[in-house]
Amino acid sequence: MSQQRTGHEAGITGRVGAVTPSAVLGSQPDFPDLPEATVARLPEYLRALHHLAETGHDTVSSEGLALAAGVNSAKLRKDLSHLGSYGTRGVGYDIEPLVGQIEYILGLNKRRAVALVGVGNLGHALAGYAGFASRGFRIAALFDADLTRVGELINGIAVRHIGDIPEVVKSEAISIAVLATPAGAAQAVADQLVAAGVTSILNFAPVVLNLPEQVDVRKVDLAVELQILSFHEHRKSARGAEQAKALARGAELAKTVARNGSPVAARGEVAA
Amino acid sequence: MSQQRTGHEAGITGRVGAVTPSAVLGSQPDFPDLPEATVARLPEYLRALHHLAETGHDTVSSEGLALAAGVNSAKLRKDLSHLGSYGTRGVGYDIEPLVGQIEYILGLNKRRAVALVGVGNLGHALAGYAGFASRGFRIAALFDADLTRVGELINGIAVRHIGDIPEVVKSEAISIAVLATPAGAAQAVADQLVAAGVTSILNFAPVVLNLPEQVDVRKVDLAVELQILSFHEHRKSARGAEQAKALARGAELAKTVARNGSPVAARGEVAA
DNA sequence: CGCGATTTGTGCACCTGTTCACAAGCGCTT
DNA sequence: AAGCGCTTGTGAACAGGTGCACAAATCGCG
Repeated sequence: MSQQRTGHEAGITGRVGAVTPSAVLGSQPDFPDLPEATVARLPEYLRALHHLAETGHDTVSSEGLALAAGVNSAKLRKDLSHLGSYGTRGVGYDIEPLVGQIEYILGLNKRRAVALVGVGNLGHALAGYAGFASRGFRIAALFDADLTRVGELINGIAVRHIGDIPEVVKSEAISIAVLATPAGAAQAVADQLVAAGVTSILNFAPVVLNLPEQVDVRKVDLAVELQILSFHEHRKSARGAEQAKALARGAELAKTVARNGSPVAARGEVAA
Repeated sequence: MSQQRTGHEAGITGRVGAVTPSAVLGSQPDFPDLPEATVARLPEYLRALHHLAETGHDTVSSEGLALAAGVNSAKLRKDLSHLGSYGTRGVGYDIEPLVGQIEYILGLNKRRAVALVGVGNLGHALAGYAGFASRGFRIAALFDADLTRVGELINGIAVRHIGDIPEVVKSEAISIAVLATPAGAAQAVADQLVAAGVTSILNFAPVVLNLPEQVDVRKVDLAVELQILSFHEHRKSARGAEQAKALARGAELAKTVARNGSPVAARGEVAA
C-alpha cells in the first residue's frame, strides 16, 4: 500500500494498437505502440511535470519525477523511453520538451470538446469541475432528459434536451462524452451518443455498457472504489485480530482478544 | 475496446496480504489471499448479482454473470474459485449465497462509516451521491476548511470544521475517508485524517499523497480518465489517416474501401 | 583533456494475471 | 441405472508488466 493505486493500471490485454492494421505497415515514428499501462500513467507524469515547471524547475531526474508521480524510477524511465528519448544521461529530463511530447501523444495539443449527459447530482458537479478545463478539455454541451432542467445554465452553458444530441454532437464535432445519468438510462443514452458519432465514453453510471467494438469506454464507479477500500479494511482488521490471537496464543492475555472476536457471524443485511 | 476498462485492474504488486504477518501463520480458511485483480472485480460481480436477483433470477451461469459484469467467463470462474466454490456443475451459481460470500469478503456485512472532506463542487455532489448509501456505506461526517460552509446541512448532515476531525473520527469510529479538497490542501488534510485513525483514503485531489505504508490510498482523477480517452481518440484519428493513406497507396477502389476498412484491418481492432 | 560522479536506457529474470481447453461433476431424461 | 448435455473448476501455456542491475553516455571540475 501507500504505493498508490491509480485506478487503472494494465492487466487488460495487449499493447495499444498492436493488432491494428498499422502493425502491418510498421508503426509510425511519431506514434509508437505504447503499452496500455504506460498510457495510463502518462497523465500523471504530465501533471507532475506541470507542477515542477510551475515551481521553477526546468529539469528533473527520473528519480525526482518518479517520486512526484508516485511510481518507481525504473518504471518511469522505461515508460519515457517508449516515447523516444528526452533525457540526458548524467542530467535528467528537460521538462519543457517532455511536456510537449506527452501532450502530443495524449492528443492534448488541441483542446477537445466533450459532451456531458445527465446534470443530476454528480453531473452538475462534473460540469463545474475546473480540472477538465485546465487539463485540455472543454465542456461543449450539456444534456439531460428532464425537461424541467433544460435551459438551465451551468457554468455558462445551457442544458439541452437529449433529443438534441445528434445535432449538437455533429455541429460541435464532439467525439468524447461523459455519462452521468442514472443507471437505467445509461445504455440508451450511450447508444444515442454513439449513433451521433461519439467514439469515447467516460461512464459514471453503474452499468456495463454494451457498445460496438470501436468505441472506447472507461468506467468510473465511485462505490466500487470504496468497496475495494472496504475489502482492505476488512482484511486489516481480520489480520489484526489474527495477529492478536497469535500473540495471545503464545501468552496469557486472552482478555484483549475477547473484544474483537472474529466477525465470522452475520452476513446478508447491507445493500438495499 | 468495448472490453470495458474498469478503472483499476491489477498490475500493482502481489497478492493481497501475501506479505502480511499472517503469511507466516498460514492464511485463514475464511480469508483467502485474493489476487488484487480479483478484488477489484468483485464489486462489479456483486452489482451484477444484485441486479440479477432483482430481476427474478436465483441462479446464473458463469457465462451469464460474466456478460453482465463485462468480463469473460473463464476469468469470472477463476475469480470465484478463489472464494471457495459456490457453483454447481451443469447448473451455475446460486445467487444468494454468492452475494453473501462476496459481501462478506468485501467487508460489507457491516455498514461502514465514511468521512468526506471538502464539500466544494465535487465534494458536495459526492455527499449527496445515493450510490454510496445503497452500496454499503454511510457518510458519517462532512468536513471543510471554509468556516462559511461549516454548519451547512447537506443531505441532513452538518458540515463541520476540519479541526474537528480527530474528535469525530474517533467518536464515529471512521476508518475510511473520501478526500475532495483542492490539490493544495490534500496532503495536510490526509495527514490529519491518518493521525486521527483513518486507514483508507479515496483521493479525488490531483496530487500524489505521501502517507505511511499501512494506509491504503486509491486515487480517482477525473481529468486523467479523459486524457486516457483522448489518447485513444488521437490514436484512432492518426490510424485513420494512416489507413486512408495506405489504402490509397494500394488500390483503385479507394472509395468503397475507405468506408469499412479492410477485413484484415477489422480483425481484433485495437487493444482489448 | 581526462576522470569521476551522475543518471539514463535497457537486457533479463521474475511474477502476476489472462486465456485456453478439457476433465470432473451434476442433473435430467429415458 | 445408465447415458447425455451442460457447466464448473483448474492445469498449463501465454502475455504483459515490473524491477533489478549494469553498461553507456554526459557533465563538471580540476
